[in-house]
Order: sequence, then C-alpha cells, then structure tokens
Amino acid sequence: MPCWLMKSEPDDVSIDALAACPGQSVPWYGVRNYQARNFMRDAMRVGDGVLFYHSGCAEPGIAGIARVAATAYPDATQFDPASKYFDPKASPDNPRWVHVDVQFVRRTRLVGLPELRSHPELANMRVLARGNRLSITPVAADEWRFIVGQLLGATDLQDWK
DNA sequence: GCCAACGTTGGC
DNA sequence: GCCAACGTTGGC
Repeated sequence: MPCWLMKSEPDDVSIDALAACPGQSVPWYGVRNYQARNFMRDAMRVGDGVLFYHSGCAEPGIAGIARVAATAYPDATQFDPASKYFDPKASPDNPRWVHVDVQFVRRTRLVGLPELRSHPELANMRVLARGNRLSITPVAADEWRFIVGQLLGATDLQDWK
C-alpha cells in the first residue's frame, strides 16, 4: 500500500490538534497546488500510511503517523467567500479542489530535517530535495520502513499493510 | 507556446 | 524578516 508525507503548519493543524478532532480525523483542506491535488484525487486510498510533517515552524519535521480515512471529495473552503482558500473559479457544479480525510494514528518523537538529511537511506526523499515546496509527496516503501522502523522504533507499523 | 512578473512556500 | 525556489497568470 502506498505511503505519503503530508505537511501541515502546526499553528493550523498540528498532530495534537488532529488527535483532538472528532473521530481524530480532518478533511485535508486548503491544498491549492495541482500536483498535490492530483495525488489526493488519483492515487490516495483509504488505509494509506501518512507521515505527518510539521512545516513553517521552529522545528520542522515528522511529528506523527496518520492514515488516509476517506478518498477525495470536494474541498468546501473553495466555495466560501469568507475563507482564505476561496476560489472564485470553482463552483459546486464544477469543483476544482478536492481533498482526502486524514486520521490520527499516533504521535511520535520529532524527527527533524537535519536528522532526516543525515541518513543516506533517505537521500532520495522528495521532501528533502532542494527547493521542494510540494505539500504532499509519495514515500517509497523502503523509506517508510526506515523512518518508521529504524528512526521511530514503531516496528508494528514499519510494514504498513 | 513563450516567458516575464508576480505570489507563495518554507527553511533559516 | 530574508531570500531561494517554484508554480501560476496573462500578455503577446
């Protein structure tokens, strides 16, 4: 089963905020990048593993593990003129932005960028690429296994389904 | 289809 | 707050 890394600003939705949500699940609203949207729309399936990454904060890095809880459906914020994610070119008849639901699995220790970069096993991770800004990136099975098993010691999750 | 201008992301 | 890197827009 595919695995993903998803960035969230902890001031917006942190791993703790996710854990506190009803059903410990949130719609992944606000994505306004076509590549990231296409991953959600075309590739993400219920049960996929997610590395929950904190960005735009003092200590960017992996902060927890989550899972995809619902396949893609329209992002309501695109229709709301009061939302900062409002898109005047979208309409309920012709939605432009969709998102999946993401559900809490567990908190982890914070695995920061310098630590991620220090491991040759992770050298090809998209999130570590120079200038990368994509908020959703695929994670290779061996990368998942290394991070979850080696770095986090979550051996029960290292072979994700 | 090109490409300059602009806006955004995100680490530092 | 700075700035490199990238994506999007829109004139041509």
